[in-house]
Amino acid sequence: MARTDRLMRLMTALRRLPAPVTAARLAAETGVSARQLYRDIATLRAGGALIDGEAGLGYTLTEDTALPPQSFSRLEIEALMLAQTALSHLGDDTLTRAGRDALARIVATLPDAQARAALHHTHTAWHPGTARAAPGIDLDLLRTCCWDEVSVHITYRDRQERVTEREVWPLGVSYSERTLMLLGWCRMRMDYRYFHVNRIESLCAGGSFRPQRVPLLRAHSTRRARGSGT
Amino acid sequence: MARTDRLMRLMTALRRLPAPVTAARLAAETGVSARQLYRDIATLRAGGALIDGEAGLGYTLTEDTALPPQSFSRLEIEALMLAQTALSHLGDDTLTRAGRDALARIVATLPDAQARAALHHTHTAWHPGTARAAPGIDLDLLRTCCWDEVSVHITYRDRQERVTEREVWPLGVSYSERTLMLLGWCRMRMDYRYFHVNRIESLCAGGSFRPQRVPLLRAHSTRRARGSGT
DNA sequence: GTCATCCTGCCGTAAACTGTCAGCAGACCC
DNA sequence: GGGTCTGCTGACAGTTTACGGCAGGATGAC
Repeated sequence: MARTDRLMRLMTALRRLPAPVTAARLAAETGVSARQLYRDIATLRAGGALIDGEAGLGYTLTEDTALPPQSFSRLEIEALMLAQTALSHLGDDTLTRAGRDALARIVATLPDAQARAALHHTHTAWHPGTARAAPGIDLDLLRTCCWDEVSVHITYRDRQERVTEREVWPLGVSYSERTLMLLGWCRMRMDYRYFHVNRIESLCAGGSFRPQRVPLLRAHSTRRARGSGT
Repeated sequence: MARTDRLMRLMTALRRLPAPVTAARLAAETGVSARQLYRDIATLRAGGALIDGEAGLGYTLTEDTALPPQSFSRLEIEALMLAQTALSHLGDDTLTRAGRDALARIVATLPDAQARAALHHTHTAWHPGTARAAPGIDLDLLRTCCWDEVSVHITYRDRQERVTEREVWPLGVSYSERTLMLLGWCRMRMDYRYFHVNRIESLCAGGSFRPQRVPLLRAHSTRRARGSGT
């Protein structure tokens, strides 16, 4: 596994050398051609490293997401968050507090961007219930859109069986009693809406949006006392 | 980079599955042939992983206890375990698997004794429900006894209001619908019993016991296919 | 505009990876 | 001891992947 080792050395070089570093320099450092270095950079980025590359300047490693001995994927964080929410409905205060502390410690070790996202997008509410019909759409895609702050275009059939097409800024998925609910800002109604996931007939990702544009989200989710966002 | 990802999943599987794990099982888990699995194991060993392979048994991963920068208390682990169990009842397989993997990674960083206990005593079953009356006994003490494999002496009032004193080897607490249940091996009845925690009038810790002495526990918890079990 | 740099696509070669087949050795049960 | 399950290794062939070289486009600083 010379490749893995080289990627490690590349990360080390990015940390060690003063930013920005040119690709040629990094290629010489890791003993590889420039073309391959671009591929290696792409590999690291795919693995979650936040490497900023600017034309005319070079590469800058902005976050250290490489290997905290415990690194969790976004999906894993989300799973733990939701699990904790479920736990909090148990009534065992001691366990609830313990779980909350443990989770806080996990979130604390995340790189900033990830941590912020985890805090922003934990609208995965929980309501006790049992079995539930499997949704017809790609739930992973929906979750990804929540994470990436990307709007979704949905075909929705409401309770009166009227079918509409909507653009929604998704904020989170709510696991309620017998159905999954999507909480989002509906651009058609210009208001917050809950959508029954089972009533979403089709789903596709749209462009990105800024959650700051959704007025109540920040106050609701992070409870910051600041006046201006971020 | 399918290979690196597969090696990661192999590590996760080694942490998650109860030791020892056969190569065939790991091969199925990582979606690879048995021969290749042996090669992957060799790769992990070359990378420093301490994987013990015994003929006729399977593989056992002994974690490097040198670096737990994330240390969790027993209570926190238990909370996360229970939370994960609750999560698994949601029906979202992707999230469930993610939570399971994250939890396996957390457990992996624990010192050996703690990790073993965590794996053995995760009988904290979950059944959906809502509010519940607070128990009259020290729930923390009960949980501690489960962790430490210490027997408990209880004064129990059964459904016919008969009061008995029992020695119980506690295996776990089950959070069921409206009451807490203690699953344990009752030395008086020489059998597994569920005890309503609300019906336990007093509780004190006794001596230690070996869970191996409880015949069905291992078969139940590890689900071995060997002849004598189940 | 010029330059430096990031970034991507294509192609041919070499290396690495993987599955199949075969065999040996140790642990456990009867 | 025999039978069975399992870890472990070697050899071979097919496939995939990594890699370097080249060309070209895009972006920002000067």
